[in-house]
Amino acid sequence: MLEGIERINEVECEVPVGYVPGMRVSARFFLSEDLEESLEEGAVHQLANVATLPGIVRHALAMPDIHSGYGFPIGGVAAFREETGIISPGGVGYDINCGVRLLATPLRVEDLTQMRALVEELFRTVPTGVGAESRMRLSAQGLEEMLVEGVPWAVREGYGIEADAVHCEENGQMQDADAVPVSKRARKRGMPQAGTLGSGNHFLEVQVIDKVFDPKVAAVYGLEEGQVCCMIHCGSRGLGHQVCTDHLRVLESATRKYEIAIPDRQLACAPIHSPEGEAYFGAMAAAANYAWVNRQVITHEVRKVFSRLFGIEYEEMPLVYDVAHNVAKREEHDIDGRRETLYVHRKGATRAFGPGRLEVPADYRAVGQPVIIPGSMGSSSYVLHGTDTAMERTFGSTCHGAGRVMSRTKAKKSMPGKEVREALMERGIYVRATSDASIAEEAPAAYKESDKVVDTVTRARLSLPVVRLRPLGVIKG
DNA sequence: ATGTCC
Repeated sequence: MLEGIERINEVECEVPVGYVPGMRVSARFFLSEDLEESLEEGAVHQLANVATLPGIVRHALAMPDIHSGYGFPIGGVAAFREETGIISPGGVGYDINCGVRLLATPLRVEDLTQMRALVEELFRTVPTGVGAESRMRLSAQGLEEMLVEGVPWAVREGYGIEADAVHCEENGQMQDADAVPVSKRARKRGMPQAGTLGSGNHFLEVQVIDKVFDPKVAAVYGLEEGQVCCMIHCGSRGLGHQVCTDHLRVLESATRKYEIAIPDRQLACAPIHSPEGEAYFGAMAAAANYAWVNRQVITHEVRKVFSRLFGIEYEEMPLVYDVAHNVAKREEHDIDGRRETLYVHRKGATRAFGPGRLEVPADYRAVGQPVIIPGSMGSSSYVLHGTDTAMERTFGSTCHGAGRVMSRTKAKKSMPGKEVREALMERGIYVRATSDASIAEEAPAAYKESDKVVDTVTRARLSLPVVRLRPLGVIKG
């Protein structure tokens, strides 16, 4: 383990107060010993920096997929008291409400006899890649409504069914969303992009459930071995990026105005109920709604493709659940026996609320919320369920995915995309991307093994495995 | 992640 950091147990480490000057609390991260070699000192330093921020509760936390990000580490979780705390774009990330959803199908793996045709049809239907534009015609008024209302708006407009909204975190509708602080430029970028996949690690995958860890919970989620599912991983595209850029600039001066001492200018922040803090929070919530609608519109198109190719009904592809990876939320948590309102930043981390919480949809409430962990290209994804331990230890949070260990540039240099694509083909995985270069950037070797990340959160009981999904066909930007 | 530099 890095110097100055103490291993508490086989899955958890502590960064003591004093590791960097000004820490108000210690930092803790979850990491098994076999992942230690992938730990970046810079990411730990960033985590310790987060512990210096005003109003932070308990610890600055990180999940086993921790790596360096803008200001806060990716894989980080930090909760702040409403009265004394701050809100920070660095704690959310540029891709506001990057997230992932899982659609069930009534198909069995043996029904997929023409994988190539299915993937090509999905690739033709879902706009993919940097700058991809939607066929959807959205008015300025429509965008405004979407930003405020989220998934229920999309359902009203015919892009889904009512059950879809219920199976999204926050019902696909952040209550604090405010379109006013979403700039004209952000809206202009967002207007043509609703219902587009984007690029990088974003994907649309056809998968099969190849392992069931917990049959009882799997049945509650409507999942069983051999079942074909569809996973969608994307975010708020140019609109969320622009919201982050716009408000970072405002919050950089707000940090000085409110005399908040920060060890890194990338931790720009403002008091939660300052005008600047509320403007960012409202705009961030609106961008989160945009991302949920983005995944909803893609879902609509995917259902239509499956209907055409397999003759199944729209309602036969229920949304299992939709989770956010990059968002800050107002939540109630029990702190030292008292119910407190906290602003929980999750950046590359997933909410993992346990059994009984009212935020978990009624049909899943007894077993906790589904946690969807996408694998890197060609590797398995997982569904886990939230736990009481997560509520007690991590403000109801767990990991978000595999975590990059090689830069895009390095990945492109070390392996040709064509070879990566052919190697996946030999393993029975058909990949369709805008270019072979984008396949190289996302090669399995560029990522931490998601199995080990899931193993750490399982041993720490921050979430527990329900099913594993193996990719069959992949669409990438 | 991102009209991968307004």
